[in-house]
Amino acid sequence: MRDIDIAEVAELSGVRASTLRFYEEKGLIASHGRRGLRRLFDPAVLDRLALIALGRASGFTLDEIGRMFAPDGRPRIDRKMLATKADELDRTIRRLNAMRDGLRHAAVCPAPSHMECPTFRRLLRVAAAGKMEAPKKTKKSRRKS
Amino acid sequence: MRDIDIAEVAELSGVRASTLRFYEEKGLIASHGRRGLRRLFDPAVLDRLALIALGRASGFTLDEIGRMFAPDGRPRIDRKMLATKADELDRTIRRLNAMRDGLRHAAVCPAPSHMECPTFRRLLRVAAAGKMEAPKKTKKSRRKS
DNA sequence: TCTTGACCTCAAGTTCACTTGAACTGGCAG
DNA sequence: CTGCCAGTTCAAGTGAACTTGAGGTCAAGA
Repeated sequence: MRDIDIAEVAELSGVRASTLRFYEEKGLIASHGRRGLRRLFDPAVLDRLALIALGRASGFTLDEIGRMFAPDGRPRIDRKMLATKADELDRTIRRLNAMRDGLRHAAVCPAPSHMECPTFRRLLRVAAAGKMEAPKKTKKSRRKS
Repeated sequence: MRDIDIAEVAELSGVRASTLRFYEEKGLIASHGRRGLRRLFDPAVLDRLALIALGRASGFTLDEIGRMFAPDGRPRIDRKMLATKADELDRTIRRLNAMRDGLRHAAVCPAPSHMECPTFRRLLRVAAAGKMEAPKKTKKSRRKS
């Protein structure tokens, strides 16, 4: 079993065929030939997809991820970039921690209205001051048509 | 100084005028009249904007935030929803923590290639398995034309 | 009074990461 | 041989949250 077709890649990776085609178009992955019309991929594409998932999960855009692969296809990951992104994640995490605590408090706060709760108002100030970025909504269960 | 105009709101809140108009169109805020063409806002709009910033920072969409205001305009925040969102944030935070640790490791990993580093490969598996959502890119410094 | 500049409206454009639709192709089961 | 069906292409659509552009208006300063 040298090459696997797009359906198998989709199955094994959990990435939709349409997404795989999209990634190929973007140059993030490459198919290795065809059986009829069907793309054939080297099983190593699975590592590649994992790498892409990692990049995405870490906040890189697809374009940035694309730039992380040398022209020859081998990942050429800049360690400094990783450290930078790790620091960025760290700040994000701190921010979200504050948010979570605030929400948690607001959820049980006995003040008649949130606007009358000092903790809530403090949270508000943090949110307003931070010019913070919303974490993208987690879209669960995007399978089936 | 009863009402403030859109420029002042923008200045005080850090939210662009175009965004304020957009929010008004969406029903998230309301202007209270006009001086000529210029919208006038009640200073309370600043609290409202802080509330919106908080919601966004916590991962709510603008539509969801809109639904948090009763028709009369007073915030009617569902405490259960807050708790749910807090839990969601918690999961996100855990995920990002793992990512950050992984990146941090990859940044200093002595393996000749990341693909040969067991820790990196483990991180890859986590990322691939998680079907995780990328945290939106933090766009810094979007001011000036 | 006239000019200016900030604001106005409305429609369309932007970015990101995909998904969907229409029309078509071709390997394989029957 | 014939259909089926899962694949293919290409263009266009989606959704979230805004931003931008064109063309218009008006309060205030010179």
